[in-house]
Amino acid sequence: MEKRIPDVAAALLAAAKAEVLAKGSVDVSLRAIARRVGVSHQAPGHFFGNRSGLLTALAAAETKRLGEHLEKTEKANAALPARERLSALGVAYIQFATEHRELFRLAARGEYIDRENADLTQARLDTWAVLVRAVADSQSTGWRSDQSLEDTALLCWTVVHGAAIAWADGLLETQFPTLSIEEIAIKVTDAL
Amino acid sequence: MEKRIPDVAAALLAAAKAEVLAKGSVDVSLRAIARRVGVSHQAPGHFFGNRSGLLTALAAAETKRLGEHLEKTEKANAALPARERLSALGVAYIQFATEHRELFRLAARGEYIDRENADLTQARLDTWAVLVRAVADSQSTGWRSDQSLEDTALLCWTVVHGAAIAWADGLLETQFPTLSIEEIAIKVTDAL
DNA sequence: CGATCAACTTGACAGTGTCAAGCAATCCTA
DNA sequence: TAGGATTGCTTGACACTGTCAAGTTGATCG
Repeated sequence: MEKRIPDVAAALLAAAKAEVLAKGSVDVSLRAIARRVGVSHQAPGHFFGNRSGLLTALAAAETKRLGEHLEKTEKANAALPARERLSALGVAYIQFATEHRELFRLAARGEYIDRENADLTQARLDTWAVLVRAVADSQSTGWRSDQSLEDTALLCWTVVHGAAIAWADGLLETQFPTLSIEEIAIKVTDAL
Repeated sequence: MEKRIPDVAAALLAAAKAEVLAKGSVDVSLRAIARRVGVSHQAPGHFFGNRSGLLTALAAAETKRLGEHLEKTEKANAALPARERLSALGVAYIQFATEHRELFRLAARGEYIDRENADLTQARLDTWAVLVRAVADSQSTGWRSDQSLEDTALLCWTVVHGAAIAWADGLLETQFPTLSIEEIAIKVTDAL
């Protein structure tokens, strides 16, 4: 039962997540998080250096979770034709955002977090790789095969991420007050 | 030379903008803004109610500026065929984001600002209207005319906005460290 | 002339992130 | 087995923050 990572750090991370969800905003205080765990006000500082350190760790964890969610979706749809699988992947991406709105915003945004952080970068690249693989599969069946893999992946990701973050930021409500995010997800992924 | 809006309020707004640009972050303090103008620490509170009030006003102003930028682009390209004009519009949108990175993020983000604000909503709808008009023009030449105007506009906007905000949030750097935003803008707008 | 109102200021307060120092337990080394 | 270093925190202090409440000062107006 040895613990390499002290469990207080893990508890703080969990508390940070809970606090973000409870407050519905990324603007949470380290002291409130510490209070939630029942440790001193400086405990977060001790483990994560500073505010940005904690939020970056949380963002990395959520990005990783997104990547795993996408991989699971891929596996579950292994039997589907490549292009349908790709559509489902886009929907899954948007679904993740809708289920964890504030956490997705935190992970997607540059604000407050350290963009150079190695864990976060790795998590992003891993997530990205899932998409690229799916696009490659689709291209091998002829879809958009006149364009480069990178360009096509960029386009797919831009569309899907754009819809997800626009919804999370409340931008779609202004122009499409009647449309649900599920409908938008399908519209957008199909349109390609 | 009568002034309906006291010039201190305008000065505060300008100072807020300057402060965001100087700090490279939306996380600016009201007191720092007041100091910049040389008024009391509570002057921003007096005119804008609270922090969110000031930032919302700034976001609305920037959104309006974006709309005007797009309209100017449309006028400048009036001679072009509709589809080229639409592409140029997308590039102009992204260009605006790159020229005022932090301000664009502020305007695009829901964070810190009051989403219900009437000025902001109006500015967003006006900006949106420019895009819809351009898409309608393109559709009237047969482009994507099998789909509804709304759906097509949604797709265009999602792609362009997605690329802009992803760049502004530093997400593209992770996957495309070598690609400039101008190249991405062209790739993305052309891909449709 | 007196009241009202707008345009601020002043003061206070609870809360914040972070620096610096402390402290107790555990581990390494000699 | 003694003693120094390291780990895992806590405690205290500080400058700074947004916001509430209560002034103040000058113009407007009946």
